[in-house]
Amino acid sequence: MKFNRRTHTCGELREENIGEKVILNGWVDNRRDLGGVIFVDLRDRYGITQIVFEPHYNVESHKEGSALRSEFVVAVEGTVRKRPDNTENLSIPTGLIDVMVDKIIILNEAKTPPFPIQKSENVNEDIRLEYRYLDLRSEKMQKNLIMRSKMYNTVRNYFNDNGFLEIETPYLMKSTPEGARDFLVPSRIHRGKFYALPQSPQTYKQLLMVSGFDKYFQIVKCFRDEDLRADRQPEFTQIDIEMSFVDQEDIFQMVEGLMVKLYKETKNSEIETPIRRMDFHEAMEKYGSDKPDLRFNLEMKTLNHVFENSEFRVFKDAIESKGIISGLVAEGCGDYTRNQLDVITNFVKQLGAGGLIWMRVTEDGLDAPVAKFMTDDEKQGIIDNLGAKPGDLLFIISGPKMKSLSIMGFLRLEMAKRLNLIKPDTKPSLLWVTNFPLLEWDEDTKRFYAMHHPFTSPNLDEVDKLETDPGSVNARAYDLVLNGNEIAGGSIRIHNSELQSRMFDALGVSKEEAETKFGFLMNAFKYGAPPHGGIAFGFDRLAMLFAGEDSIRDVIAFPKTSSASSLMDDSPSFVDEEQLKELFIKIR
RNA sequence: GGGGUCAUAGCUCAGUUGGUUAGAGCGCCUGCCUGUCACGCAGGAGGUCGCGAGUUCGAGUCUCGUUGACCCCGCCA
Repeated sequence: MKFNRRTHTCGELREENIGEKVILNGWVDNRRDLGGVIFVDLRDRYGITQIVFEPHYNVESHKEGSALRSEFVVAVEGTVRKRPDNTENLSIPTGLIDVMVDKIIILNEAKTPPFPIQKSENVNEDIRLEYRYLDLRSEKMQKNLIMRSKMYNTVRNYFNDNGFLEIETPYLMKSTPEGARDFLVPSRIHRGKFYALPQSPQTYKQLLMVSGFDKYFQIVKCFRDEDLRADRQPEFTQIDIEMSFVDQEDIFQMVEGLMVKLYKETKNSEIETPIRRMDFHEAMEKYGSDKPDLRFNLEMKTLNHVFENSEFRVFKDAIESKGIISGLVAEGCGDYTRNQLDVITNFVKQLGAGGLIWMRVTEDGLDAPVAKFMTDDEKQGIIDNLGAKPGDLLFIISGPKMKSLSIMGFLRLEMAKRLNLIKPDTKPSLLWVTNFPLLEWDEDTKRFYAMHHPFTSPNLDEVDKLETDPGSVNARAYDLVLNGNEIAGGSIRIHNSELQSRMFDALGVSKEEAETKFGFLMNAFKYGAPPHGGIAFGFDRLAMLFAGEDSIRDVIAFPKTSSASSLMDDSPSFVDEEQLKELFIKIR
């Protein structure tokens, strides 16, 4: 087949090209056959150009034009002509011209697509995923992936300009016990042994610091075998960053510079720096989340001091067990019906709350089922502390501190939705959350786990409590939050093998286990490890937010479904017995 | 592991209290049509109502199970 290489793309031709002979290659987006004249929208990723088949202009091509169907791939030779008066299409950039077809070659025919390409976003996602290669032809997906590509470019340029090195790290590595479930890869050469795919290149980038590559970054795939969400895939992309001889401030400054550049180059908008910061503990108390959405206020208030001497059982228990009593005002919601309140109560109960106390604020005080258990002072205390006024609705949740705050945080988001507090034109809200707890107690296994990861440095003035009161130690760890989404997280690391040992002790990891699992890192730290720290971005989430999408699947070319399968190539799949045999694996 | 929403034509959906032959728009096919850009007009084809049981004289509709998609909780250092 003769191949006529294009002289222009389908988004390129303008009035100044009028009179030129051109060749276009592309897909038939739409065909409008008026009998005497045929219009075809020819599409490629650059745009759409209208090509015209007219018998007076060329009988032969007009005949061939009527055979065209949606998604045929063609090469068109023709002449650019100004569109006749009043037939311009101002909604597309090429809308002032036509290409009059001299010759058309069908490079490939196409079956009728299972769904219309142009409107694929209205099609059920399972069909889009089954025919992903068609879905990706849609304007939306092309736009998203083009934007994503631009973002890679911005990131690489930024770090390059700042003297960083991009260094690849292994995808086949050692399985580590902490953190997410590993994807395992069986070894053929080493019978019974397994590699793991990296949850992140964490240990490698720290070793690169030991090696003296003081500014490292990588755009890298990571793998976690955990359940999926709209913003979580089993394989995802990080912008991984690590720096030596730095403190938290240096990391913040470097990352803020990146965010400024990303906003400028992908959204053509400015953001304010320095980015606001908030202590983890404040974030939990005021917003019930370690990734608060600050596009709206709706602040929670701790009411423990109001009920110091309360006889109300629920509050008394909360205070005695060092729990929390947290309140929230839903402005103007005093007219919520009993039924609406039941729905909300059910909402918090499903999140694990023991119950929800609600109160209507009236001119006379508080109207609520539990009002009889409270003194007048307490009632006034609630109103004063929450700043409530008649017509408002109040919620109170009490119980174990972190759990109750977190549930109230979900209720805060729910009420924001109900009250429509996030307007489409709301400015993006960036926030550093700092000073995370170093450790997290797990009731099931009765031990501490690292909240970030086991290489995170404790605050230096709190190191002494590592043995006496480990739960109270905070970390030099930080997250970057955008509109209530965690988009990056990092920490200053431990660079001293002695402190690392104490950390493993606090985690209840034995000397032997630490040696087996992380010996290589601990050893490396004995040979002159510089102080270092870093951060990693969830690149897919960032792209999702920049694209204004609700799911990272819309910024990933070939994503998995929420049950971690690929509908297009039907993975995962069974493999031949021979393959298993070679790997010494037997399915139980 | 748990909770929720959904599944009817190629696509998006409607389908009453369980009742005759399951509909619409778009798409597709055929014909007509020289300025359309959601072209228009006329005609036509197209259905295992996700799958499997059950209740019933009768099930797209009710019950149970199951599969799949999506959202959330747990989980995600």
